[in-house]
Amino acid sequence: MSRSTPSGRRASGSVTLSDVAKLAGVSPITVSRVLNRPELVTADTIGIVRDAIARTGYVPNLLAGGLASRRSRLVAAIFPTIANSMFAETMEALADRLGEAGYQVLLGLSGYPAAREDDLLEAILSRRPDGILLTGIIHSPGTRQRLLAAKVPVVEIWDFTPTPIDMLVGFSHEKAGAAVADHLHAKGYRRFAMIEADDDRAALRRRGFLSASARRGVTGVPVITVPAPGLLRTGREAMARLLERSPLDGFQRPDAVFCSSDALAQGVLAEVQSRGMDLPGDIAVMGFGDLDFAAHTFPALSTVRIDRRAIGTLAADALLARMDGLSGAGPSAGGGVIDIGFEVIERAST
Amino acid sequence: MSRSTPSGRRASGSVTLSDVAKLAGVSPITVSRVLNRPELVTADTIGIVRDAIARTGYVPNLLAGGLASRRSRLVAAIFPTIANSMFAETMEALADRLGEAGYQVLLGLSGYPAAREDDLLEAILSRRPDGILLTGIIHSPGTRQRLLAAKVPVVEIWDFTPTPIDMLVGFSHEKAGAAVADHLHAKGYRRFAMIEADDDRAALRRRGFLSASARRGVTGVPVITVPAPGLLRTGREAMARLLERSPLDGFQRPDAVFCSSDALAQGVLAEVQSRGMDLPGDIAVMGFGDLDFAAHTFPALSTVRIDRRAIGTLAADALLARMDGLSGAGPSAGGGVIDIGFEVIERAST
DNA sequence: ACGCCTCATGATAGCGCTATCATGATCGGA
DNA sequence: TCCGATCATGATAGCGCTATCATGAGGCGT
Repeated sequence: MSRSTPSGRRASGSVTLSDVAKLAGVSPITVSRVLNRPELVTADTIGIVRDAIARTGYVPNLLAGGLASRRSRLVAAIFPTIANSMFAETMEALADRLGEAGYQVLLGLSGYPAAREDDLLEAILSRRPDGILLTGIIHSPGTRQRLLAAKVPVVEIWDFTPTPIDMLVGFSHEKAGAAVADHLHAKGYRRFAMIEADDDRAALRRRGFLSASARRGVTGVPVITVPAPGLLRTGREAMARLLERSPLDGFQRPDAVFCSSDALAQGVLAEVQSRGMDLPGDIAVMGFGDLDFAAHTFPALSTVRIDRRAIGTLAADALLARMDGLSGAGPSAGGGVIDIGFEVIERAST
Repeated sequence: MSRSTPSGRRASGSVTLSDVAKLAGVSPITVSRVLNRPELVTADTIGIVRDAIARTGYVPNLLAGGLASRRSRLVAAIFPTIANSMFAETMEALADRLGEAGYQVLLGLSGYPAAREDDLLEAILSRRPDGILLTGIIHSPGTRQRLLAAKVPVVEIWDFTPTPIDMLVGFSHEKAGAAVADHLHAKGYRRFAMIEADDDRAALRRRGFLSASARRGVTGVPVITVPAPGLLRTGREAMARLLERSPLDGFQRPDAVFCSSDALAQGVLAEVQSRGMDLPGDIAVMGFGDLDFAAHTFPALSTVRIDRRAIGTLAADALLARMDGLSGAGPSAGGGVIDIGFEVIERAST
């Protein structure tokens, strides 16, 4: 029964839309409509076609569909890493929301130094995604250019800039850092220190933290920078260094440490406890992110809450609005900027 | 200069391979070869074509390429979640290795009850991935069937079965559970308890743990099950329940608790410390996974080390061997099974 | 009963790329 | 010097689907 291969290319062997059409006794385009725009087809025909689809085990080919329709139903998401739950949850929320809407997510990991940013973007653009999500702000002007040229809806997340490429869902890291300084000051602490991971957003938080500290009269704040992403281990090591260093410098020991992530703060907790020091009596600790564990460490960790899932969900919504609104020039086109804010959470560690 | 649209479909406006060919003064197929099989083209021609590509800003269209070549250069990876670093690292290792080889990763999140497994798979198959990675064992026979029918290389990971769909990279969770029981017994503990997340693999570890315990004469082991994925919070709550329950039951308080993940164990640590109990003097704790923090908690956490990145890398290699070996019937076809094993790590908490 | 509109379905023509086979140029050995 | 082998490049024909326009059947007001 095998049909002879007509010419060059060998037959794929897999069921195609035409096979379904033949079995159902309709034209291929009708099958296509049943799958994509069923409202254009009568209920009877839909039944017949669905039946044929089930019988043949047909699985649509989105490569072909995407090529013909110029819509890939793919959204690319670029994160520096997902190995810390900071971004993982945003990614999950994004994937959930987009999944409901029939889109899938292509994951791009840029790594922290963002070295491969440009190559990665090229690889991604070659899939013709209908939308792109970027974590943080793109720096290479070439990359920015490419993105603009591709005319794809873009959301930048987790950061804030008045001049996004297109759309943005984020919050001000500088303000968050400043709010932490204000909080610590209000609680009566006067000798701050900071442990931060070496990434751009942490640097912004540092900047906000330091200038607000200075405004409150707290200066000479020691800062220890560790490689990104910040981990419990590196936080603990940094804290050990801090505690050992201070007396030698003639500094007094800090009475409050702001960590650029909850993971780092957890390390600080461990180091302080291992030395038998009292927390927050001897030293207060503040994290950032309000990861799920923050409320339940011992002692519970004061931190800054970011609604990480909301970032993903809102970013998905922003993209969907543009993608479903037909081509690029949809109604809500032209860069919405959403500030989701943050919230300082006071717990036992301060 | 705008060419008039020849017939129905409007021109895309974006640069195509033909445009590049025209500018370079060669045929389209030559441009294609420069990009995909440069060894077939002379250096001169490559130079000319590369130049034209740069000048036009051409970005290949992989939808079209994939359709024509029947290779999407896409690998789909299905995980229950990536919001705990257990899988996130495996995913990163996978993406890294595949990225080097020119493949990209489509992320599918099945959620823990694996409810949407079937829908998700359908959506994924419609992209015609060149390979599929599945976390855990597929249960629905329909899904298994579909997968077989698609004739795509498949790797299952993080689990172990003598009858994988195709290839497998994992380890025996039962043996790991048993090894923990042996370790605790060897250290002199005699009253075990277990806190486990409600997922299949944790259940296997429990089974191994309980039967090895019984072999050692430790019976009546209380088990508390919490929703997956296990978190610090749920671990802490479970431990609180355990400590409060034991006396009422007439049980003695356990002297060692095995947690099905490090995150749960961290919660146990917090709960034990918050009660001022001594660890491991009053109670020993054992985790699972050896996440980056395990070695640096206070006290450091005994656990079972799984080389999570190796799982990703080896899975990628397994897929690559099949995918690059042309079609399905490559040399290494027919299901390799790799057991990456595990290692019991003894630290201060036991 | 007629023309006009709406609606369901179909025919046609690509989307942008690559597999396959064909062609002409170059080369070396006898 | 001639012939077949080798190499670089090209012409052709789709991959499987959908946008677009066309068509015919039915509905309805007058």
